Amino acid sequence: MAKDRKIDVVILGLLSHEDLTGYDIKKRIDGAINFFWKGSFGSIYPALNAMEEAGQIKSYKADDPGSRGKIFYHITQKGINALKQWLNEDQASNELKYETLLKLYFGGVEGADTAIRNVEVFESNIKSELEVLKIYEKNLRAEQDNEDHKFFLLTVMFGIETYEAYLRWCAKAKKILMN
Amino acid sequence: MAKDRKIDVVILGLLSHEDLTGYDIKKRIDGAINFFWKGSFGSIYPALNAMEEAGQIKSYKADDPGSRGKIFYHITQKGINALKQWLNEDQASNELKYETLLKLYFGGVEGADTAIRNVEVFESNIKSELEVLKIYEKNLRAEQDNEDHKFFLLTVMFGIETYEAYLRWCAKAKKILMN
DNA sequence: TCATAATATATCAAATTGATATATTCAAAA
DNA sequence: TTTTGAATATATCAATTTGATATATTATGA
Repeated sequence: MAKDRKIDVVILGLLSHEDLTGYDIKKRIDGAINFFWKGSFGSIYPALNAMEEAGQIKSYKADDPGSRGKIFYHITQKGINALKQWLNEDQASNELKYETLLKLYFGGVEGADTAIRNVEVFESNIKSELEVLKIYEKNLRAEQDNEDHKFFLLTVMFGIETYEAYLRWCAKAKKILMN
Repeated sequence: MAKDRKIDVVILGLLSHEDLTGYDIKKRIDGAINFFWKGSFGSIYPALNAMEEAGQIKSYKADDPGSRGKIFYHITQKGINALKQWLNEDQASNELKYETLLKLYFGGVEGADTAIRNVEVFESNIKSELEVLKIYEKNLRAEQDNEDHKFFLLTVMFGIETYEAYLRWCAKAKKILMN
């Protein structure tokens, strides 16, 4: 068997703050949590059906006119319990796949120039993503009122700390590759 | 369609250094590249068959007695070309899933104590993995003779740089969570 | 001799991705 | 006013990957 559906806890976590549609959930995932987690419609919609079947969430149709078949989901007590249980488990997987490092590891096949190019591509992407994270950070430090503000800020701080480490490494790597 | 089989380039990269069996490939993946890439038998064996079909690798049976049905794979020119082409493409995916950050992001549901516990679990795991990386680094700095030594060292340096950033963040996070 | 760990290949259900299909609503340009 | 394109919204599919399990052989050590 494959591992448990991890998308479930993402959905439960988001629904613990507000009722959302599947499309809303996708947008939330693509927003502030995008740099440490991803999710696709192909996993979200089937999970929503399975979780409603399991009684962790409850669907309802939007009744305001002109909202087509919009389906909102609300978390149940059972869902809240499942979310809390997961939060209290020590196990956490943290699966990382850096294609950039894979290219560097096998860099000997092509040589230093190609490797430098790959480091530069990575560096350029990280620089622009770091700017986005710094804007998030600024906004979070401004609105201290939000109850969950502290938790959101911590994840953004994680991103900034690691992205800055990436950039330091890029500089070192280029230096070594240029001899 | 799902994205291209990424396991292919891992296999090609490893076979560009030496002929290996599927089992050997799994051991290599579980070794020095484990902290930035993973792979399972369930993806390796089917990929080996598909790649031989595509002419990128060539299998042969070990003929020494007592080696059971051991099947070695050798990279072909076609395989080397595919590997080089991939190395020269700017696109690189770097997919990260930090369950630890997910728990922290939704930490408001349980509160600071649980969040601190989750940070501590992460911190403890990273500390022991960092020690392993430092041993790798020490070994790599000793054997300067290996042609690919520089490329291997760069990936390990990446690991050390980021893991140390993780630990700095853990300290900050615990401080913030304790108020 | 016997047990068990390591080696070795293979397959499967479940989870996930990335793409595609379909349809509606909204905003802006023609 | 119409139309065109972007955003919204749900759903499904093939391909990839994981993690587990099945099966069998060889090596090691008690």
